[in-house]
Amino acid sequence: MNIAKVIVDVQAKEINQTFDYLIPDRFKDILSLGMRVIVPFGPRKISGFVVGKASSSSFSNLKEIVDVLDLTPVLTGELLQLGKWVAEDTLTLYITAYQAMLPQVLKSQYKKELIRTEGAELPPELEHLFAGRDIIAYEEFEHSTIRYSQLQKAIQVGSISVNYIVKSKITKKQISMIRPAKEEHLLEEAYLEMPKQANKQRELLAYFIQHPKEIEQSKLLNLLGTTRSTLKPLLDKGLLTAFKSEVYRNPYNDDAFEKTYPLDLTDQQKQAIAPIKENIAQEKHNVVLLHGITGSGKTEVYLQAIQDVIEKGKEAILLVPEIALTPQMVKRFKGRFGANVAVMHSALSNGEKYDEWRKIHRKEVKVVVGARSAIFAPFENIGIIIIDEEHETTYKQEDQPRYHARDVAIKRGQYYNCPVVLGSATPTLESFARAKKGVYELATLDKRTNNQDMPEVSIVDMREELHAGNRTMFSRALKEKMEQAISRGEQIVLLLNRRGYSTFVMCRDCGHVTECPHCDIALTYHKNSNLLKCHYCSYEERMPTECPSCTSDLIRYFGTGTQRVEEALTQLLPEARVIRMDVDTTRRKGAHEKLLKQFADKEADILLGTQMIAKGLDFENVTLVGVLTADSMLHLPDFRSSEKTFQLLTQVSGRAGRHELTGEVVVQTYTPDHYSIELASKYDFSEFFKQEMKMRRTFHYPPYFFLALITVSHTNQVKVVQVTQNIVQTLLSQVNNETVVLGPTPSPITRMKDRYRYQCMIKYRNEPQLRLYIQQILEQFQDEVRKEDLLITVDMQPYHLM
DNA sequence: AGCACGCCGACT
DNA sequence: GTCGGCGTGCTC
Repeated sequence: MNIAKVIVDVQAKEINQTFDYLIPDRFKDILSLGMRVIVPFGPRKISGFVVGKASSSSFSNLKEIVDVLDLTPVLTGELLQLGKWVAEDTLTLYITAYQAMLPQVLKSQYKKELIRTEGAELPPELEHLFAGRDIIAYEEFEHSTIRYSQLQKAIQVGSISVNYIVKSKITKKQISMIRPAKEEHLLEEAYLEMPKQANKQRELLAYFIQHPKEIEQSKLLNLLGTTRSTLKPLLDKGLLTAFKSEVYRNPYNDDAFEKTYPLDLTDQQKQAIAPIKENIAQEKHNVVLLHGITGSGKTEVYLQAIQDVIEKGKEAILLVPEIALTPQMVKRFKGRFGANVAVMHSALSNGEKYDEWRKIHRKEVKVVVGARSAIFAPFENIGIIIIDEEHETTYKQEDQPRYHARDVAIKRGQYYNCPVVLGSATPTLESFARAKKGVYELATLDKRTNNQDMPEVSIVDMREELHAGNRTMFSRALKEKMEQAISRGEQIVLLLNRRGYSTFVMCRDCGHVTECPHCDIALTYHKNSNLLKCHYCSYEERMPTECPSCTSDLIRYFGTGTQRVEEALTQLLPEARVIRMDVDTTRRKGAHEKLLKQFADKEADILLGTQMIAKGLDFENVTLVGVLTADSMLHLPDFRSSEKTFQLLTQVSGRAGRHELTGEVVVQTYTPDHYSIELASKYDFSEFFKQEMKMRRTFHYPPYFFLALITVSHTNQVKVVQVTQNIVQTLLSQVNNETVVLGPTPSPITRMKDRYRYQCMIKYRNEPQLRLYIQQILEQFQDEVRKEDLLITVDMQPYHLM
């Protein structure tokens, strides 16, 4: 077994295969599958993953592995297998799938350097560039004005050579530590001999006489209220020593979490947890759909199931939509399982993510709570995988590899013979349909743990408001209820469902709308900078003072951004204190938590925000929830828009009246009769399921049909249409007659960054060879992809049809 | 993808 | 001659 099969770090279709390399003797004992290596590849050196070993190769004159980057494999055997499956299932490159399973910092970076041969004569320009050094970065040459042929010649005659290096950007955080350098009695001696005026130094010494242990420098200085200048002389005298110690960055201070203990389960919760516990006990894979209304205590079920798994010595993965949104969830998990929990989410720095990953890799934790990518946690003895808020679209990755965490979870669950729990108050139609068919097991929680009813929802028809002369964005009913709530000292959550609407600029005289010159989309007005920005490319321009088309000065911005709602709100209820939560106010790290804490501490009456406030928040004093524009999503070109509207309304309604106080919800809409709005107001999931399934069946959408979306883009519109047409034709000739192939259809945003985008949609039920057909199509256009900058992307089971 | 090599037209 | 642009083919 002296040959390694390596997936190399080259993102190209032609390279999407293993390459064989000799394992030199010095690595023979240490090299195992799943390690990263550096290998020569053509003239350069690149990194790769060892995915197999063999004792012979069909290639003669193999090259040797140059270096091994890991002491222990970063990918387990199971993860290697899983990555291969992910790549094939989502039609991505193997290397892309493997890299997606690891923290960013383990991705290699490449550099070139130029080395001058000792004693070699260089032409004056190059001599000047080297300026006496033996090695320079290649970029230095690139940034100079020296011609490439000059360098080429020098390389040819051998006076300069090129070195290709692979850099790993691992950064381990180091902190300064201080410890006593002498025995206690010597310290005491020094203490007595200390000059009179050296009070601070004496204090420091006294500390170490009492605590003869190492301590973090920053902690020490903080404790004694002094600075490095006091420490310095003691170090110089050799009484203390400083040294560096590697630490994990701990984004959550474990001590800060109040310990929580298992709560008594309600009868319903006991019933719901029973099948999960049984699967755990019998080490059986099964998918359990936990359909529990908001406030029904799903989290406690998760916690106790995980407790079971830990007691069996196994590990647990809990996925949450985006953990930064639910600090309350982290708090609960850290409170229950303490330092046994690793937390992974996008708000962590790369270094922090790496540290959390290493805790899992080194088996220092048993539980990981994280966003989508945490599904790849390198555990080797998984006992349960839980996906909370199963319906959330963030579980589908929107760039390559376009995997769905739910599918990966089930794959891993099968491997480890452990249950996968999907929890939601509003399951996806896909999951609920499977549960009804008996593919998944269904557990239901339809009572809230506090025995409160779900809050009353009233629907307000905004058309009638308009007819009654109310032109504001707040209906009379909502205004009145807000005033009442504030006068009672209760709090309000206002949801602005902004997707679909944004603040665009329109001329009132001629109707001209300012659009992005590179994309087919209206520019969005940003008030604080007075700029018009495109949300799809980086284009921006100043807000015009007159219409570019008819020079009228009646140019106004339309739509309802959170900023405008906030302004209108302060006009309507000047005494109300408002916290606004949107992308702008939460961009800074920790801003999210801070705003929520302010609200929890009752420093504001109203929390105004976009989608991000609909999920997982739990404030005892909130009794009124207002949805300003419930139907703004309904008109998007997306077959899931009704489902998403239903989910959002249900989720946000669940924010009210979670504790002692009863809550109520006001939903403002222009389409009060739409079934998703009407049924959400009655919390009638099963009727919604029935109606929506009917739609899906009629229009051949999931869960009745699977989808695949092929998007073609190029700067030349004719070319895009031609290629898409060609793809449609090719597929039509191959698929069976039940399969629907649509296209060429312009994408909802037909032009983006000056590229036209057309798509082909495939709706199929049973098409085992479909991935193969698409692979062949991709190969067929490979030349044009490379040479003419044609772009073809494939999304199996797409969530966004953009 | 990224690189080398080689061909060819253009220019000091 | 020499420079640089581009097309081609290879990577264990």
